[in-house]
Amino acid sequence: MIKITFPDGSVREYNKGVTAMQIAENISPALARETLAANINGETCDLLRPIEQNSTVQLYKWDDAEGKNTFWHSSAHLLAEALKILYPDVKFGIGPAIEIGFYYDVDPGKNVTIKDSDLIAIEKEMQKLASNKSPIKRANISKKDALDLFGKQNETYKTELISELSDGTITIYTQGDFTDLCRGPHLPDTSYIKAIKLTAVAGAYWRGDINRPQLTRIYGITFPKKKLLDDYLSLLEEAKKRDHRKIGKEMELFTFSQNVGQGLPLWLPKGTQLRLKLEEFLKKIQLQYDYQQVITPHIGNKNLYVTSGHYAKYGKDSFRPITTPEEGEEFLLKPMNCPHHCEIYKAFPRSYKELPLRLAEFGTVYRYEQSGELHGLTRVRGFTQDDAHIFCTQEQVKDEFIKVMDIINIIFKSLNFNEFEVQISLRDPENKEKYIGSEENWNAAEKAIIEVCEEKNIKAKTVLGEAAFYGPKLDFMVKDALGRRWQLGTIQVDYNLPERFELEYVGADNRKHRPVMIHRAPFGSMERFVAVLIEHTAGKFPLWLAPDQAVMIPVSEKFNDYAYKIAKELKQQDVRVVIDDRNEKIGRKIRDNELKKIPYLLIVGEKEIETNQVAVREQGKGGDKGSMKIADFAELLKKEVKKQSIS
RNA sequence: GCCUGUGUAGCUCAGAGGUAGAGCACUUCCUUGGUAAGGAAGAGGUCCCGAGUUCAAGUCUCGGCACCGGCUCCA
Repeated sequence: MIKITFPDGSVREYNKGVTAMQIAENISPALARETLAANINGETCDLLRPIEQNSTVQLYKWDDAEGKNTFWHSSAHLLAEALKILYPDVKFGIGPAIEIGFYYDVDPGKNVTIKDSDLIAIEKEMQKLASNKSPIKRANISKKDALDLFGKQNETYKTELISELSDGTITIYTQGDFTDLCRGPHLPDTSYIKAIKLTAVAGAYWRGDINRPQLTRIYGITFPKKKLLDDYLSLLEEAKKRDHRKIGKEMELFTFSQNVGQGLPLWLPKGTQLRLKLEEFLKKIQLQYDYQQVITPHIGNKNLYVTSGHYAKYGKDSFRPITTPEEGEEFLLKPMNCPHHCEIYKAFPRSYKELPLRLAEFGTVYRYEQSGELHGLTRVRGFTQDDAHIFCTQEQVKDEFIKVMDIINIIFKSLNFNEFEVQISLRDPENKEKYIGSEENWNAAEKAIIEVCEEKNIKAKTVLGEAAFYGPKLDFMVKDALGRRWQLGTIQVDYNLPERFELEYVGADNRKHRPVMIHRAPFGSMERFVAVLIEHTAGKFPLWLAPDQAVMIPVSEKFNDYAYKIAKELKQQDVRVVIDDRNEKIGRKIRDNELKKIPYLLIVGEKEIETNQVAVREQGKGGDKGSMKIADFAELLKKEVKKQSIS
């Protein structure tokens, strides 16, 4: 007999060799039906793995991440099994579970392509195979046998993977006639998979390497119940309605034009209104934190970027230099603001008494992003960073860093961005040649960031290889409607550009010292921030940001004049109001999504004219605030705005 | 840049080698006082661009551009 300890601390005895499946059955048949995988002594395992000694066991169901992960991993195998039947020459890459669903990378064979339209047939085959209830069996196998097995099937991608594994650690899983190299764990059999949806095909480079063959990646998602799939699909539909590209068009916030160029957004009046409000908001905060605004030109001499190192790093893949009538003279559209700000620093001899020197600019920059990377407002070729560079002494770094984090906190809080992730982006230790600057500088910078995060008790994920080429970063990531992560705020500690630009200050010791530079952008870029803001609010902006704060509806034509008179008064009181005077179509325009996103609805009719008032409703909240004087309404808005925008 | 897919009215989309379609929106008229009301009439198109095949191309072929979903990239 062996002792099995459960997460709640209870202990039960079982025969040696018992499986997690049997344990679940022993507890309750209902539990056994729902259990998908198990944690045995800290390792996630198949339910059918025999347990030979005293162990701690936790059972995973659909609601556990590990349960879903196992479920989707087995689904990827099911997809592979189906592909093998439908495309006999198929070769397999890898097929993992992902955050939502799974994919499999495959090489469908010479002159064969798998298209969107083929997915339904593959789904059907998967359905059929799932209902076969094939057991999914695990086996240990020697490296030699594994190479033989997959070599015989000409699975060149698999043999490449195997050759990198060490002997004795290799396991394979078999279901029906299909065997795959895999660490597991997996479901006991295929019948658990009840609802299947293949969502997309895409190209993906083998092992993420652009120089290697491009495989076909098939994405899918599966569920243990049909209803869960339906729920998921309707959730997706809802998410699509929040797409900032769709709302941006509906609300007339921004647009693109082929004539202007790919990835170059045109801000429409209402979008500009919104953006300017955000900029004012940040400027106000920055004023409190002793920032100084500066303005620099949109181009800079090529030499500026040779000095900064940007030219060597990105010159080839940028917008081409601008030439002038002067022989050999070249300018670049500015891809970042730091070099310009370095030159401002250098304009005068600096004393330690001036530090920290905080230079801020809403700086518009241009980067030639690959065409396939462009995405609405989140990834564009011309955008405005809410940039600032802080020049300070080594001793001030931590303090300044914390102050920047405070600013980001204020912003995220004011806008209800509660679900963000913090990421420490460091060098890739394998590829140090990708970065400029000395080992000591990098170590100092990385240490500073890590220490601040520890001190401020911030749960940050450390990611290697995500640093900027001149320094490590602390990035604030937020998800969009479809769960894609976007970097918004960023703070970067930089010891390198000050060196390249030979920045100096005179210390209290009357000697020259090198300042440290902190790059920071709390919004990241106005474009991306507005995009994510749109998706978070679904276009229902807080009152202080809303391009239109109130829509006024005269109930019939004879009240139009009154409405316009009142609107004029309201505008004088800084209330952004639009009039919908198509009286006879009253209920019609109100239905428009665009109008529904305006926070307040004002109605004027006979009663209001008599009393010189407006009837006020709060949209979406069903709140009828009754009639009030115009001045009172303006006052109410002002109070609300103040409440919402803190600072 | 690479791999699917898409491009038709302001919007959402159907259609298809021989006269260009629907719903919503828009204009006019009738009906209608308060968070998606009904009726009648009307206006609105370079079917993304270019070339080719054809008696005939919006439809087929090729090339380009843009957009979508991914990959790679992201100072």
